Amino acid sequence: MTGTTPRPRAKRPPTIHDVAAHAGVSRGTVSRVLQGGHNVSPASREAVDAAIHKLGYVVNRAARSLVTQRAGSVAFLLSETQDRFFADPNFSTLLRGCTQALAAHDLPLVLITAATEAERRRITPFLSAHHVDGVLLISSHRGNPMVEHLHRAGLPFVCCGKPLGRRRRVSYVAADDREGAKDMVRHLLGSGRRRVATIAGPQDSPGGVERLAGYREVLAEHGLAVDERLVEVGDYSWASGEAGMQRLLARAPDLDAVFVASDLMADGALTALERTGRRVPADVAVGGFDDSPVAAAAHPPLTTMRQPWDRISETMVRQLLAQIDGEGPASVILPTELVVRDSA
Amino acid sequence: MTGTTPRPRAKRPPTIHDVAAHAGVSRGTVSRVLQGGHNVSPASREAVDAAIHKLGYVVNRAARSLVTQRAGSVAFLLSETQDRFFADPNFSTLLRGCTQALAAHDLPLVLITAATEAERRRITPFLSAHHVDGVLLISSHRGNPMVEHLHRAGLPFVCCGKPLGRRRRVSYVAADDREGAKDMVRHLLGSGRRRVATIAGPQDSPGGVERLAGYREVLAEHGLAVDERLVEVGDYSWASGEAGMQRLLARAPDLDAVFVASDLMADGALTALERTGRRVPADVAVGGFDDSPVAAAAHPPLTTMRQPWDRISETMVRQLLAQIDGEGPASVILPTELVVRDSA
DNA sequence: CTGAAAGCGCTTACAG
DNA sequence: CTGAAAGCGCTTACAG
Repeated sequence: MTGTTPRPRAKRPPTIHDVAAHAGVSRGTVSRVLQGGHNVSPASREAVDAAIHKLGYVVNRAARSLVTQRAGSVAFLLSETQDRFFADPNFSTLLRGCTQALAAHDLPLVLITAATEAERRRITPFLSAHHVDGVLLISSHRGNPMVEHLHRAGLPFVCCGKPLGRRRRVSYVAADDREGAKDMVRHLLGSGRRRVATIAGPQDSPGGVERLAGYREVLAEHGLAVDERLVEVGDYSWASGEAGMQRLLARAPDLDAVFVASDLMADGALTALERTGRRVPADVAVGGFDDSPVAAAAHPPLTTMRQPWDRISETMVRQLLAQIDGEGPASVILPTELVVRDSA
Repeated sequence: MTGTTPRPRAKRPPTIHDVAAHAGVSRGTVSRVLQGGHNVSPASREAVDAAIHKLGYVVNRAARSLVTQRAGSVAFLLSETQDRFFADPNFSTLLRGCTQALAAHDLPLVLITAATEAERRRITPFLSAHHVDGVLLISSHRGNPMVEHLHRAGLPFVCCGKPLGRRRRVSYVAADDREGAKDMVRHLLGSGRRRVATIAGPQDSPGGVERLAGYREVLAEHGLAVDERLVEVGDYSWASGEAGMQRLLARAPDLDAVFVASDLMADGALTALERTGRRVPADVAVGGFDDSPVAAAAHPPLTTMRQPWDRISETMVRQLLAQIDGEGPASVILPTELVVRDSA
């Protein structure tokens, strides 16, 4: 029990050899059945299937990887401060979606975090040594060096969100941030609001930039000049939403609506609004973004733009598999959807 | 570009053979250096290290696995409805902690979800076919069949939380739910409250059972009879906290404190309290459990019991590695800590 | 301390 | 349609 002698592993699982013996065929034939059963007689196939079932045979992935030169797994790479991700309700949604989409292809998801530059450098050789066949990259912050690392390693990868400041064509899947923002601001304007403020996301992230751009576009579209006192920038955290709202209120006490670039920040904004005695939506209409779980739980429940996370996950996985099979990069933009609740 | 012909992979990474040639030694010697450098002359070791560095050599894990009969990775297995986990703020904390603890041992974490019985059955052969060396099992609901599956497969595993209704000795790591609950209820009583209600967690989960038991114990300890009208049971969700509080208020409008078995439920309770015009903590003191991110963000910020997630993660990983090395099962109970904020 | 050699469990041309 | 055989990149006794 002291652990110096490694315990003998549980009984060895059956190998292709055992299956072949049971079925009365060669190992080559068993392998062919495993590969889909082409060029195998029905009789052989049946015998092999029966033996597989009887023995409870499962392919040894290490052996397969060694000869196919494929890892048979995919990395989900968080390349950023982890706290940020793990605190973000969207993260869980995305992780779940990708896990499921990969499971459908029988591909295990390997979760890798690389928050610091040192970690990123440490992780790159691991990735490029064929330990995974491809990477789902979950940061698209401007100038994230991981994009360059992966590109140089020649490893297939697809980003979640459009990587900012990239000349190279890289694969990404993103929600239509700009159109989503425009839809929300139009909705706010449509209810008669005229002093519409915004709390944008970080300006080194695509969502931060695009949603703010959409806001400006719609105001212009309606012939309203953008009053810069109505613009705040947060970092997607609850606290930054509350603080941003506070500053907005101090500078422009007459605002009658606010478009907040994430539900978490919007929930913070709600708190700031409540503290100053504003009623939502009577005095100030609040529109969020994401339709994350906090939106429905907020008080009042948030009107928001739904990000199509299921489709984003599925599309990322599909794109990655296509790339692994040799296809070139592609970018996919998916539409968002207005979800009207009580806050606007 | 149509993807029918698999693209030739990026240039092959160097193998042990290349390193050996560069260093002017045999492959056996290179391998020995990789294994720690025992029985290798300093000169050889240096030559090999230099070659490894120069060539950017990284070991091929598939080849190593094949001969060592070790997968070199560990599964993080979510065996329950995924929505429940992904909505739980504790989940992210635990996942992050385990990822980091495993990374320190150079072990990739493979994320696997098995919500339904069909999925569980599908996953078991995968696991037992040496695709992972061990499992961190993230459900300890009473009668979760995964425990039995893993046991039969002879695969090392450790549970997060004490598995309920198990005769067998299985490894687990848990916070001291009962003592934590007792500390909180004592804190409530200590501030002069006398009608202390509780919203417990699900009674098929260890936290649900133990925290309720702790509540009862302390009341008895103080010579207070437990009034069953003061007891509600939720499912750890926000909504169940709100609903539970509502029912408590209807049955016992004179309650002056409530111990809620999770922060998420406590946040829901806060909402119900607010709606009926109760001030917190003036009219009703509220104590939560977890010290998850929602605790600090609640209004008012929640007084709660901190679960030692970092220690839990680290201990789970350490226990699992020990088991993989042949040690027997063990259970570890870690203390919780009272965090006083504004709600009680 | 070191090299030669066997072998881990698969897949895949190559003959037939 | 099928078998025999080579080989993927390692590790590990075994001699020396």
